[in-house]
Amino acid sequence: MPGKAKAPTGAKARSGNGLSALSGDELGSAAQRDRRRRIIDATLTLASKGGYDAVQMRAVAEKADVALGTLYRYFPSKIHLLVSGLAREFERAQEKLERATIPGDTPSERLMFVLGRNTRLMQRDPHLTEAMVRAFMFADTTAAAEVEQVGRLMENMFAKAMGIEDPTEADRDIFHVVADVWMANLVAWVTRRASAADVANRLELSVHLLLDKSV
Amino acid sequence: MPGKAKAPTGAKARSGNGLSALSGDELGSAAQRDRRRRIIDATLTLASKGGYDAVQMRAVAEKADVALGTLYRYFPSKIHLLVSGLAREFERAQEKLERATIPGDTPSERLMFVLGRNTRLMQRDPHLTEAMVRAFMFADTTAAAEVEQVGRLMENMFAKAMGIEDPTEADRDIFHVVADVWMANLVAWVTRRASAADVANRLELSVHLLLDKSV
DNA sequence: CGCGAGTGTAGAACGTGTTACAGTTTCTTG
DNA sequence: CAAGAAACTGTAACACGTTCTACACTCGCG
Repeated sequence: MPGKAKAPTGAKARSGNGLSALSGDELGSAAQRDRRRRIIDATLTLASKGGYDAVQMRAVAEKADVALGTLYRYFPSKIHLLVSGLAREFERAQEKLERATIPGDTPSERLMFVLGRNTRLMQRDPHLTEAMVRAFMFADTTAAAEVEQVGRLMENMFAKAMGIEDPTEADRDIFHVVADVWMANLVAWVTRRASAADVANRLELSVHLLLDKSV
Repeated sequence: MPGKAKAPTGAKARSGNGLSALSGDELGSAAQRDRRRRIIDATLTLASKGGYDAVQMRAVAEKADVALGTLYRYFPSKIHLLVSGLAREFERAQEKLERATIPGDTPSERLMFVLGRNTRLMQRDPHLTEAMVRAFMFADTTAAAEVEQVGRLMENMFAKAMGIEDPTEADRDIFHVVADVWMANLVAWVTRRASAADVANRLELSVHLLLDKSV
């Protein structure tokens, strides 16, 4: 496993917005942010069309209108690329959620609502989901940071859904389990080992058991 | 995604052992069974030494002393190969378990024992675990059968651990969730996003919540 | 015994992720 | 604005999974 490839570090200190590194987005010049956006756009477009295999680095570079070497400077591997794409999708989904009120009488009902909604959203674009979810699961240590970012996004999403301000360690542990179950079910769905109904049932069961203990 | 590659179908009707296709093992002549064994041995040896990346098809073929084409006739892809390797490891672990009495006063305690034991077992060979677990998660539809076989092995293991003769649908659903959580935690451990202690804690928590409901 | 189908072998060839590099453009800084 | 650094570009090269081809071996059966 050879070489490196750092993210562009052109501008030293940007006109500081206080936020540290929310998603690796607010780094670099406008042109760089735009390149990054184009790259992820191209990635998601290709993924949506043909799944994991269709996301070919040369194709991404061409569609994003950057050189192959530049692509690798921004994203050191195909995995980084796709996991970052997943992160962006989750960010967007989260933004949408912020603007809506989540129905449900209990926290677990609201969590189920959010899970169901996002699951259906992803199932509407099977190829894209296949590409992102498989990359997420296949990620190696070099992409651990990106994977963890996605993990945090899921945590936040769950916390918001359940109306929890700042989760305790115990809360986070449960979120973690829910996230694991969710992702595992998406993997099973993506590989056609589970139907959409299976996924819904298993999520329902898991959330119920994990949150509505003494029933 | 081109070509095929069927498993060898040399001998027409084997001297029938009633069992249908327990693990794809009892097919073919003695020489063929031996080739298959050698191939998986080579795979696990290489995986143990250098993980997923070290399992290179040419290397496997050479170490197993078969031609590359033959390797592909037996296992149509690297993923099939590694997932089959995982299946064999689980079969062996299961056999060992059969011969020991599982300690624990409650079903959930016994399940935890089995989970913990196997987790530690796998953690003793990080490279091997990395190779098998990542392949398992990355598997595409073409390897769904192999993945499901591993799923069944886990189900059986859990059922045996808990002393359940033939699991109900509800039992299986729970096993499925436990398996998902287990694998997800192994993935996290393999990519160094979770420590061994993290894994143990999360398994404990999950099993507790999933099985010891009204506490 | 000799044929034919199925299996195995060796090795070339191809595709795609990744790296390397030489030259050009763009930024930063004094 | 000039010099140097950093970022980009285009392109070749390399590695490894996978496929293909041509030939050899084996074994059951007529």
